[in-house]
Amino acid sequence: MMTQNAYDILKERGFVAQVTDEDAVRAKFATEQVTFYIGFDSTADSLHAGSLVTIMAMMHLQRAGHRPIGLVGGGTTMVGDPSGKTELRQMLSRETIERFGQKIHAQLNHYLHFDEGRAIAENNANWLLELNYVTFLREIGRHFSVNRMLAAEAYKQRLERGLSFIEFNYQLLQAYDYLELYRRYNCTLQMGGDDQWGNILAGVDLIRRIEGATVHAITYPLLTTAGGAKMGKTAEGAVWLDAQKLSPYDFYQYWINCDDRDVKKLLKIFTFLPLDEVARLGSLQGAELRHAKQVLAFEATKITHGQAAAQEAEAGAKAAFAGGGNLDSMPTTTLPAARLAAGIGVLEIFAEVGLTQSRGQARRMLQQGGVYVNDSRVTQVDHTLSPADLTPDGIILRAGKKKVHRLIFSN
RNA sequence: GGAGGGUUGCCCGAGUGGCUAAAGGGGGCUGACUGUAAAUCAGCUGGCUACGCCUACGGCGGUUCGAAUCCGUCACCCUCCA
Repeated sequence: MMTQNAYDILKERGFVAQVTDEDAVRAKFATEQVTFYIGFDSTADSLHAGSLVTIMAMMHLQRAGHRPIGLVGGGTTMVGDPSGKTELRQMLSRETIERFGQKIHAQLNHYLHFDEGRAIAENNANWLLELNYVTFLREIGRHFSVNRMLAAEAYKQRLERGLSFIEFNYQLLQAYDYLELYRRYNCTLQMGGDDQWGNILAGVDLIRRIEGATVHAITYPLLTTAGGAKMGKTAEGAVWLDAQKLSPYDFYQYWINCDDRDVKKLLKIFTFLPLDEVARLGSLQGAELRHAKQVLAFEATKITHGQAAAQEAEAGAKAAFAGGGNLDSMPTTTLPAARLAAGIGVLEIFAEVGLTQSRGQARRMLQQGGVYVNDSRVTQVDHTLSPADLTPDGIILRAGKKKVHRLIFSN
């Protein structure tokens, strides 16, 4: 079987926004094992769906035999990247950054094989935190043109609203990272989101000036939904990859609720399905597309949370929306039977299990007709659940059309 | 260091002594229509032991019967000057 060039895999699947030199990159992948790096900010204790694009790209390249470096930004996060941002990010303490970094490395371990030197975990705190300022300025800083930096699109907003010197230095640090990884591991490719293009190129230039070597860069497009919102964000917050922060059930729901117009793009990027299969699924029309979304949600959940969790999330979704399926997979709360005997206020229980954020919200929703118990609409604010509501499957609560929760009762 | 401007609800943004839980927009939620989609239309969008109470307009303190609105002070941000 012919092995496809790794670059073409990325390109076909929609991972490439910009690249330094397409032919050179393709040739490199064809002739050698390429060591490449992607940096992750340590700004939270989990990665989210946005970082998943990057991770998928890394997985593709590792499968093709190349060597990824998962670089955690323990040093750069101390500074904060202003690229494409409107405001200074909140400063995090060194301890917090350190803790986040460990979590992120642990998460990457989920997706990449670090055994037998097939991947490298690094943290730029290892070299950035001990830098000597004046030495750094003389050796690295002199290669940077402030004129050119100021002209960069990434800073445009910040030049209008204010940009502090600390953030202005970010690009130098990221460029230095690339140099350092080039020296330590012969890393010759950096990938990142398209907003990182300027920072990445700064590194490419730096290596050319100092080492006289040509290294490369690929950026992936910043995904937005067809509706124009950033991918990986919901009103409730980020779509976390950590099951503790976002359950596999909700993770699955995120994907299945995507816009019709995005299905094909998402299948290419967030699953490993062969492209002809993607094409087939993506060409489905109307309600048929739901099948494609099920595949998308299942595959994406499988990659992040594993086969078992994906099956469970799918079964739960079927139970909640299609009838049948497995009720045990629905979000469930167990309560003592005595409480049911005493009567449970419907507003109270909705808020308690998290279907609504407060009783006030539950009340509003009920008044608007969005509160259901066992699939029948509740219209009385003072309605209480009693043993009469108990079915063999417990009691099914539903808030609006999409959120369900099951109550079961013990002795 | 000097002068001026600013900090309002999830976000943007009105409001400059009581009628303000705070206009308008965005976002979100619910309902109708549907396919757990989009678009459209309608309603809702601080909390609670709910015809009342509590919390809220950067922090703290003050003036006043009464303040998001006035005064003082602290913090942060922006603009111009150095």
